[in-house]
Amino acid sequence: MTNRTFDADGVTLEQVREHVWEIPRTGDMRVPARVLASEALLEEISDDKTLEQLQNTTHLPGIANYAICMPDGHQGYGFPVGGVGAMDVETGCISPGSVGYDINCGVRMMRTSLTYSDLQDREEELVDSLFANIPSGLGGGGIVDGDVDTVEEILARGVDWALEHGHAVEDDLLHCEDEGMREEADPSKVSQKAKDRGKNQIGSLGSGNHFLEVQRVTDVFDAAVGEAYGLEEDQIVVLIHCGSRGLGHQTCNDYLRKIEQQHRGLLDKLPDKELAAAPAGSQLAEDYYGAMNAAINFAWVNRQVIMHRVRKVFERVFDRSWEDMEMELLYDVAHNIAKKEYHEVDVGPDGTPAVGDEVVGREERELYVHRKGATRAFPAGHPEVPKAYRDVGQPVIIPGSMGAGNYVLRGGENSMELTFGSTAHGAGRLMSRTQAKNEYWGGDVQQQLRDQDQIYVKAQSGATVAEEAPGVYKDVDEVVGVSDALGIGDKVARTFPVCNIKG
DNA sequence: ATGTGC
Repeated sequence: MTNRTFDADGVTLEQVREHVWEIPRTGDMRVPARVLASEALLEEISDDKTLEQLQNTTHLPGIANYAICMPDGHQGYGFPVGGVGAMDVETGCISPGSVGYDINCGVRMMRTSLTYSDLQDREEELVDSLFANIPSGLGGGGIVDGDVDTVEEILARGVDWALEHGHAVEDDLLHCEDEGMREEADPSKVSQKAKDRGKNQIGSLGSGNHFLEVQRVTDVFDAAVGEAYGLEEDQIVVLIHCGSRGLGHQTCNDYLRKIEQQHRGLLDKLPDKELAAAPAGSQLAEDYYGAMNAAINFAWVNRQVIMHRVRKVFERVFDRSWEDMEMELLYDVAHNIAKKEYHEVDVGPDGTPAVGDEVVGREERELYVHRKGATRAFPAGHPEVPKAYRDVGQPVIIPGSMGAGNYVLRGGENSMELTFGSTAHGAGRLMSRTQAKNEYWGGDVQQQLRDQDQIYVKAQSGATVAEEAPGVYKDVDEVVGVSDALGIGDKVARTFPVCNIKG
């Protein structure tokens, strides 16, 4: 039996098995590339430069096993959004473009004890109140009006800073990756310019695909895991999607420029200068890792401060205490990060990552796991899964479009073997922002969501609504179906929007 | 994503 193939523009993928497609090594590719997708999604993925970019990433030094594109993949800056690349910490590299401009863009979900009926006929009031109290849109203005010293502390301490300043409770830290603080953060490696941009953006959503959404749980697919996550049908939850704002953007930019200047030799060997990478062990690799971890802490504080403000908004609207409404953080996931983690990789005679004929065995290696538009999805039993969820696997939160709904998954049994413990991060764009604005008119999109689905959307800019219209996204059910079928992230629950605010 | 650019 011959395997099926898929011909895209300039590249042929071979099907390894259902939902697993491989671009074999040719030329200077260090490893093969894999796309995890149904044929329909692969068709969409092959529409833009995603596959070419994915192939390019296999040229990065020290990349292990294979470069991976998730079912929601689309083109990004150098490295595809929906991409995972794991590079050896001793012999590989770290690459800002493979983390993304929005360092620690991510999602958190907060539970409540409210049900959909508690909200009905209150939607307008709630969406207005959220919009009035949660800063959004481009530019400055956050919930906390900080100075550079505040930013320094946030960069070093993450959510611990929020706890000290009344924007968090102890329990919030226990339900966040790394308890909301990367120890390896080095605020001194974040530029003054980045800190200046961050100081008036503490607690702000930003623009683009960032949003805050009140949702109702429509389905619980796995009763036991649903119970462990505290989710049941008809329950109201709140989803917050945002990142590190101008601070992270500036940090990414700063290091891209430094790498271009200081590591020209490596850059000239790469097929795309947007993949600029600092060689493992170099001063710049260490500096970027310290700065990136600091920006990660900033983004966690950003989501934390927003979430805590949402509690206060609900208190005013429903005239009950947030504790009484059981507004507890379910989990916070980062989907634009690099992290040092240990994974089993194919190694050559010198013990470093290898492929093909050079492979002599499999060993645990420490890797910079780059997840850009990809979510960590560690399975049950993994020591890095917080205690509350260790028996069932870590929660994975997958936002769909504002008209389609969202998923909660749990890290699957096969994720460590197949994807360095990762799965998708969302529905994934189908078309560019420019194209979206030609196809849709914000006001019409808003009206339709309101009339057809009782979804209340409020935005700073109509253009943003057009850019984020449901039709510009892939089918989130299809994306999640692939994750579930591969056993990298299993379906637990589905939610549907009620109120949505955005930039 | 982004005080919407290389």
